[in-house]
Amino acid sequence: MSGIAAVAVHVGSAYAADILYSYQIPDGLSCTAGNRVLVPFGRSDKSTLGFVMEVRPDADPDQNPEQARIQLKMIQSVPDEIPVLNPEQLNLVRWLRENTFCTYYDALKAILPSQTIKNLSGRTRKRALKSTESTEFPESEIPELILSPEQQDAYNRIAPCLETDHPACFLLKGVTGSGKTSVFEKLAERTLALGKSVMLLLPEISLTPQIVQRFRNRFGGRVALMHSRLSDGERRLAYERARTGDADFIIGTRSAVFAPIQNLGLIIMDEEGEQSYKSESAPRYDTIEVAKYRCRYHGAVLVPASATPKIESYYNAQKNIYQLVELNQRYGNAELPEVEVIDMRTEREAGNQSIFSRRLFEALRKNLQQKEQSILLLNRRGYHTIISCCICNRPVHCENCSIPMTWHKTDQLLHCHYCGFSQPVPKTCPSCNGTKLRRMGFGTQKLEEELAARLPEARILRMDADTTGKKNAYAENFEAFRRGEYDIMLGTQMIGKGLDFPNVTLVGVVSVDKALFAGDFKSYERTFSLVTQVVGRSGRAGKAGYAILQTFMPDHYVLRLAAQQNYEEFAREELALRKTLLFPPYCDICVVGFTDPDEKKLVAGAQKFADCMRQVLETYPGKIPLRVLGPVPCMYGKIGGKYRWRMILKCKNTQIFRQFMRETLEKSAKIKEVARIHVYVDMNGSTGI
DNA sequence: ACTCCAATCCAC
DNA sequence: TGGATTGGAGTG
Repeated sequence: MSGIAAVAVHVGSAYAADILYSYQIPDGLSCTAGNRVLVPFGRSDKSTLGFVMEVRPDADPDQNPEQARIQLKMIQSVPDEIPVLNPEQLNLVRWLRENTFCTYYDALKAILPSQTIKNLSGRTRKRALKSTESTEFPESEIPELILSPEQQDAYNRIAPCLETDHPACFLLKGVTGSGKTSVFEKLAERTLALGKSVMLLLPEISLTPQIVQRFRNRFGGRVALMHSRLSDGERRLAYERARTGDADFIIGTRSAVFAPIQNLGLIIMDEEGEQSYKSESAPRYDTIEVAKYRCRYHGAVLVPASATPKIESYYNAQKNIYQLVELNQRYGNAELPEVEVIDMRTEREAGNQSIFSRRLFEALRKNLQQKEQSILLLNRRGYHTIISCCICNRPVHCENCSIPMTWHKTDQLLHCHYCGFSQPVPKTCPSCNGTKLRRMGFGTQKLEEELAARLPEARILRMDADTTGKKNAYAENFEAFRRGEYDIMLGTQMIGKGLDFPNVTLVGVVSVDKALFAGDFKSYERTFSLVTQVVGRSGRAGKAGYAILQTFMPDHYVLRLAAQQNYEEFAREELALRKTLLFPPYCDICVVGFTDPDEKKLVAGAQKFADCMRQVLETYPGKIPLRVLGPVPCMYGKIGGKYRWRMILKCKNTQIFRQFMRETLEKSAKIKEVARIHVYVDMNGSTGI
């Protein structure tokens, strides 16, 4: 016999069963850590695909008679000559499992292409991987990169670290329009010249075709794209190109951070504060944590970049955990736009009931006359935002989710923005049977209608989740706006990202007040970034920009500082607040979530889990600082027909805390009330809904 | 998750 | 009394 293999086998999401299973390696079979294996599993010995996580020598019967008595099952076969997981990937699997509280299989799913994970069917045909990607090289000469003095300084700070094998992290804080991308290009060029590979991560690929194109032009066939809209085949191809070194420059979204590239020298994360970098399903990883892990492994440089960095990142820079590199000048010395704050209470007092303040409307009209473009932000899609009862005041809710529904004019139906359910407007109030229902609030559809009525000659583009459903709709619409085919673009937060629009000289923030109270500790930060981002879209390429911020809370410091685009002051206020109330970066927040369609079962399970957690905690006397809230219903207590409860743990995300949490998960999974519901753990994710 | 097995339920 | 259904335990 030639050793024992510890194998990860797919056993669903049960924490109790997520262990490594020992199998005997038969003589003559070559099998090492990272190999896939077929093993007999369960009482029926069904042939099942597994992954060898480690190989141990045979148990010595003299040393360990106990273990020698157990008759291990035998590995049936090893389908691949070369292990599908390299040593770095094996470590990543273990790291993900420990740090995101997922199963071995959840971790493997994130790291490997889907074909490698699926059970082998009888006839696996090997097909040549073929690219459908355009491999066109630039027709014209690539111009040499010329950096501004400030950009060059930033480059000079970072570049020396590319030559060493020590990991380092530089937070690149650059105001909108400061030309961060040019610095990325130069750093990438240098890294490749040193024979190392590069990864550029973006929050959303379809919003940033310009950036992708720029890198494609410069680095041509060395680039591989990896993002969620690829087909399984395309993803597999990109994976293979990264693995073999055919592509040494990966551009992609969150999941691309796992690309199996060798000899990594540089990871750039653009717009590092974007929420899409945090996975909200298993494995619930934060991309920057995976990136840091990989940079430590490779001795590579990490460059998170943003105009409005995450508060946690800025704090790290203050503590010299990150090195701060700033770009404060806009390209061509353009000024940041002047922002005027309009108090909507004054408008209402003056008898103006419209969506638009007089000031914003006049500015829009003037801009239209001067043939310059405008952008309007309204953080709510649909027509009326809610329909509520005049008697009991309750809005009409989705029957699957506890979410007020939004009326859409296009199909005259109420829509739930969480599960997609739609229904006609009820004749009577579902709560109290009252017969008078009133329509309130406004969304992007109504904004578009009112704008069209009052400025009939304006060509209007509406951008929200309802108008950009198709695969390339984002890019096409943005491009059309950029070409000047529209005068005014209005939409939800997605308009804050995307392309540069050189002819935009007016940005109007119609309403973001509600976003300040979205219900979690990140609401202020998100609102600040959104307003700063969208306001920064105004005025580029030598044209002065102007922005108007409408609000019912003109004195609110978040809006005031966003209007001044004063990140430093905002960060100071926000850090002070978070210190007082104990929120990140002064602690970590670990959410334990519970879901089930049966509310009674759910509550019973959540309660048993909490009991179990308290018991386990007693076995760690004094070692785990912890504040526990709940279990309580989530803010939206029901989504998609499933009830939702949660516990919020303020903790320190240390090794001993993670050990405590996993022990709790494994112990509680053996309690039948807990086993019957779905339990998940999310470290430093969203706590809001 | 999935399978196996025992307990339970119900039509006849 | 058998055949179908359901709940719980175990997976090396």
